[in-house]
Amino acid sequence: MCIIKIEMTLSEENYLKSIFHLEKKYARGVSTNALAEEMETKASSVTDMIKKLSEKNLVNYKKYQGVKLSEKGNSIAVQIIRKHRLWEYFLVEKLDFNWDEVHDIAEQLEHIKSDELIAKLDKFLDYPKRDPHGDPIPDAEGNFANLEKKILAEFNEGDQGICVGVKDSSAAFLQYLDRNKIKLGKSITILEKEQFDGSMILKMNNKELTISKVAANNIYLKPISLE
Amino acid sequence: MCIIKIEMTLSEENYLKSIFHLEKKYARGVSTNALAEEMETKASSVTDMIKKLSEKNLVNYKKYQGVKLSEKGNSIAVQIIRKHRLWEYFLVEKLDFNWDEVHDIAEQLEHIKSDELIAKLDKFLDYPKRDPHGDPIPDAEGNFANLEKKILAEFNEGDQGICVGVKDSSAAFLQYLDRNKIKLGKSITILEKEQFDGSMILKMNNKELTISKVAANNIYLKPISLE
DNA sequence: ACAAATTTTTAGATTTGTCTAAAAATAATA
DNA sequence: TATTATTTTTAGACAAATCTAAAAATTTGT
Repeated sequence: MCIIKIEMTLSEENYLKSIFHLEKKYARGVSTNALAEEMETKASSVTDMIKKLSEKNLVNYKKYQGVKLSEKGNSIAVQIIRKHRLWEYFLVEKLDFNWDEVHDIAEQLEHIKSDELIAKLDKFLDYPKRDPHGDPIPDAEGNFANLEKKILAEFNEGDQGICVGVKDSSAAFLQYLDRNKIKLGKSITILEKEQFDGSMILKMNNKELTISKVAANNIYLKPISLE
Repeated sequence: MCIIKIEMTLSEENYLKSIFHLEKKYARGVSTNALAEEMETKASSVTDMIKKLSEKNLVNYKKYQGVKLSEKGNSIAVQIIRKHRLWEYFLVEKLDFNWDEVHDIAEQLEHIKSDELIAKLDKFLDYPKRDPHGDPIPDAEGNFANLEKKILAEFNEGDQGICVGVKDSSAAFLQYLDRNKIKLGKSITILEKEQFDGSMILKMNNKELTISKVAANNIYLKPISLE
């Protein structure tokens, strides 16, 4: 357990967060170019920053081999993600923002430094487990609740589930979901699955709704066993 | 009315805010040294920054003559103060912080950039008029409500008033007030005023309480006319 | 009003995070 | 495997915000 507080600049925090997210895709090390693209900067800048993070022992780095977060770096990244998602929840549930509007503001709020603030915010919000896009909010110790979810496109005809999250959090997709009245918590039954293009006919709110494979690939459901 | 958004760095915003506060004390121009002390930096750094702000037309500056905020600079400073005080109110009223704990966190939150956020926060808090220290919160147009208040030390025996604010917002003083149960909204009657040292005997909560002149010089009351 | 003290500004250096351009290492391909 | 293409790193430069030390302007005191 790490009690020592490390001084982190805004830029360092953003790098750790990006590495955290990219590690899911590149488990054996995040490449300089991938990071540069994610951070919208140049590869040379990434190399510089990685060296700095490496000297602070926040990442493991060998030249030309990509980076991985160290244990310390991982736990800092998780705390930033915790802050981001708690603030998103606050913005939607308390301030009445739409779920497609909160990302940029949370991106700023996640860098506010105060453990007490986050502890009290968490309590005020009554310890939410998921952010407005269905992503899990890690607890103060950095543990993610293990929330069962499966991509809608992988369900079969007759299956049923509850909408618990989205994979794509872009404003365009979230607004598409709004227009089609798809919200977290909604119960969905798969009526038909078109083999030709992967589109699906769903039952939701006692109405039928057709969605494309692209959309179905970006919605998470928690399966309901029908017995 | 200024609609154009100006890109402001964190440092620039802090300078504008400090100049705003010092202008009350130095109405004919804030000196480089005074600003350096307030900002905890060196005079030479202040000169550099003032030049930058001057080029952006946020302050009026002539060499060796001190600075004043321009209209534009003033309105930006007021918006930062609005944000600071709204966040302080949020921290105390919603997150349950004490009034001596909120300054540093609000100092960070005041720099979050989003007009929509502040509008929604203001609404969520139900448009508060004063922050937890009794200081007025300017509205979205930058207008301060004209709230009547007088320093407690200037009251006379027999006068009565309601505690509406403090001049010194240091944690030490605020905790002293907490220990003596002095809170905003409390009704206070001046029983005796000691000529020798300026200390006062007050009636509050139907109890008597003696406070020093130093303390009385840092408490604001709204006078109640007794008819 | 003139010398001394103070304040303010300039000049040059430093740190952080970024950039471009070129060199070095690695990966891909014929 | 030799050559080409790609990726990554180095080297050197730049802007922002700060600093120290020294010069310039202003204010003060007699």
